Amino acid sequence: MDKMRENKDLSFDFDFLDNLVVGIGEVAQITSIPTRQIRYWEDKGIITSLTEEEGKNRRYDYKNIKKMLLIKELLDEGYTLDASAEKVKKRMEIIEETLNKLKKGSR
Amino acid sequence: MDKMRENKDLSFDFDFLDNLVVGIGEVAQITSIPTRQIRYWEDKGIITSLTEEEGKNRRYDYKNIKKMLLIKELLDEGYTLDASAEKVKKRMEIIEETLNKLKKGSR
DNA sequence: ATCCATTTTGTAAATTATTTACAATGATTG
DNA sequence: CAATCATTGTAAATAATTTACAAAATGGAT
Repeated sequence: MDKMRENKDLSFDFDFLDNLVVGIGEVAQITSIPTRQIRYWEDKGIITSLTEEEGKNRRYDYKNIKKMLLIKELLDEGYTLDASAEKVKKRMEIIEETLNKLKKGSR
Repeated sequence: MDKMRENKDLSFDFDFLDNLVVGIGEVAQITSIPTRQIRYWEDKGIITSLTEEEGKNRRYDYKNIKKMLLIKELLDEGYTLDASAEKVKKRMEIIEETLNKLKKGSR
């Protein structure tokens, strides 16, 4: 197995991140943000989940998990929730751009 | 926001993958492998989950999800389950090596 | 075809985890 | 202190998972 294969497998595993969905419990585990807080942020419209129907369990994609992590950082720095959310918007745009570039590059 | 930041954020988001844990339902959704089949593979010892205690829900890390995807490919190619598992071992070693390299590189 | 091991799939009962909604508790600022 | 913001608590209902036992497919060997 050579560098080419290794590269294909891992070097930015975009395909993987693109298909990723994670439940709220695991997001809490990953981010150390309590489920209760995640739901609150979602109620406020700061993040969005991929819930198929009312009552079904929430699913979060890479983008939103990333967003939570960034917001958490800013909160720790002392920003308010709204200010953090606003600040994160710009970085999210860049992240999305990058993801789209990689998406195109991978086919 | 510049290329440096973009790079830091995304270009192989190793930190993210390193902390990732996913429940069996979402793994099924991601990989298109039925939960029942995932449990069977685990019973056989082909994959492993990070279950804290008996009875608690299974959690899978990036490595094992990756493994399932590789095994699934080989099954589709006609290999038996055991043969697939054996064949995947080698590629998993490479993946782990790469992850370890990135781990060291990221600190 | 039959046997045999492998692999997948089904299901029920018990358990774990999540949802929703209502509310209470801190924290911060004017 | 009042008022808004942000977090946290909780109970009842629902969704999802676990475990264990079992039944089908599948495929190869004799």
